[in-house]
Amino acid sequence: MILHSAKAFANAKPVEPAGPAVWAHQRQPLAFHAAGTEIYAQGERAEGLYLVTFGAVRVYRLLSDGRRQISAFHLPGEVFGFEADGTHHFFAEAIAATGLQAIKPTADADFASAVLPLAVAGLVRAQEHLLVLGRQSARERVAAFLLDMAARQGDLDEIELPMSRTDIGDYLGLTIETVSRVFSRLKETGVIRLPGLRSVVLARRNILEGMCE
Amino acid sequence: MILHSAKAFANAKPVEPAGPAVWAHQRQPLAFHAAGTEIYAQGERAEGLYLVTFGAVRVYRLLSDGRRQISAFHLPGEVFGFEADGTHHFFAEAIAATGLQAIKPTADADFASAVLPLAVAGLVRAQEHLLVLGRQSARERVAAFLLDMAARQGDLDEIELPMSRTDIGDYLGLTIETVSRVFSRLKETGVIRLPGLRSVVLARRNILEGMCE
DNA sequence: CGAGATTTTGAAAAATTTCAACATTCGTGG
DNA sequence: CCACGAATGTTGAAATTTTTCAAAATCTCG
Repeated sequence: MILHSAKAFANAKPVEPAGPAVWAHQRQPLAFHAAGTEIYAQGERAEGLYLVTFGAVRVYRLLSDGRRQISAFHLPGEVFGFEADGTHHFFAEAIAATGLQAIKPTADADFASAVLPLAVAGLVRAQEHLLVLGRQSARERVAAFLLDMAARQGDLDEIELPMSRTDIGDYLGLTIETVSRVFSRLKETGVIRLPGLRSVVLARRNILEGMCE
Repeated sequence: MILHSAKAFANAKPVEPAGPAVWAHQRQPLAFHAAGTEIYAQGERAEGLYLVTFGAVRVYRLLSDGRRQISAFHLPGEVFGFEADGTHHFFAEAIAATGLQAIKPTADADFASAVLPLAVAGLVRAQEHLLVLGRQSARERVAAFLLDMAARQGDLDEIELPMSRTDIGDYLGLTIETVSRVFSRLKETGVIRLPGLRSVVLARRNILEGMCE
């Protein structure tokens, strides 16, 4: 597994972020994180931002009894690590073998101009996810999740889920069993197909879309 | 009612934002919004940011069948209105008679430096609220809400809720009935007192705190 | 192939919502 | 200033959704 991951790392082509090219001079060397390893922990001093070049990241928070809420997944091309007070308020872990480029903040006002749109996009995304968690049923949550993942993977009808059912549950505010049942029901009704555990075909995308208006 | 509101407006002392004084030259005249009136709507062109000087604001999203999720309340001193793509993704309304100062964005990099911390703080707040909606029980949600409102009102033990039970429900992802029942139970058990419908005394704050670790 | 981990499925339990009725509060106008 | 009516809030009981607990099935990887 380590071998496999290292190979993926060697072959990776760094992804360019969507934003302006102002990043270039702030890039650090590519860092590799094996699946399941911590990128930062809540309470740690924040060092800056991270650009995902390959793999996937989960950002989450814990309650003292172990309940976990994943606030976001980050896929290649996305930037995460925004934190207030210079302190991390969340945990971040690699879900799969993951490549990250650290982006050091500078006092530079250009830096703020470059990252503000990213921070705002993250804010809008988080607030939209509040609607899912606060007001949608289990089925609607899963539908919204699948469509979101598809949109972030080029809007193809076949998508790969880098995360486990447990991760999906902790992102959608559901138990793993409920997630599994919804997947099964969607499969039974022909809305999706499941060629593999982590592979989903959106066979009838319009029905999924109708589920989360 | 209009008269009363206008009076409040005339007497209001604009609140200074927590951030740097870079705002000063970007301030617009104070705008008044009567209770229940729209500040902006989803889909509208975003004009800039708003500083609340008095009153309170709710920012929310709707599903097509009318379900509503309030993603944030904004109290005096707070700034809201961050939007991606130059378009509003949410609705904003005055909850009570409210004073707002518009803050026009400038291409100015100083502007980005000034608002980035505010956007990041909003992002952290939204992601923390995801934990509440995704993983906490009704009682825990209400406890977290009361403590948050207290923290934002100077951490006194008596707080004023500018919003209705319906708004609280739509913020916490609960029905109004569930919110009401939790309030009643907290009152019965002596954790809070309710001198008025919109006034809450946190009689045993440590118990509330214990509810949302 | 086989052991451990992950996922699926079922049935009972728990939490929240829904529906309905009643109580209280607020603002207006007499 | 009080009374009335509408809006808001509270309470109860049944219905629904999701969770919990338990067990079986499937997948992964060495």
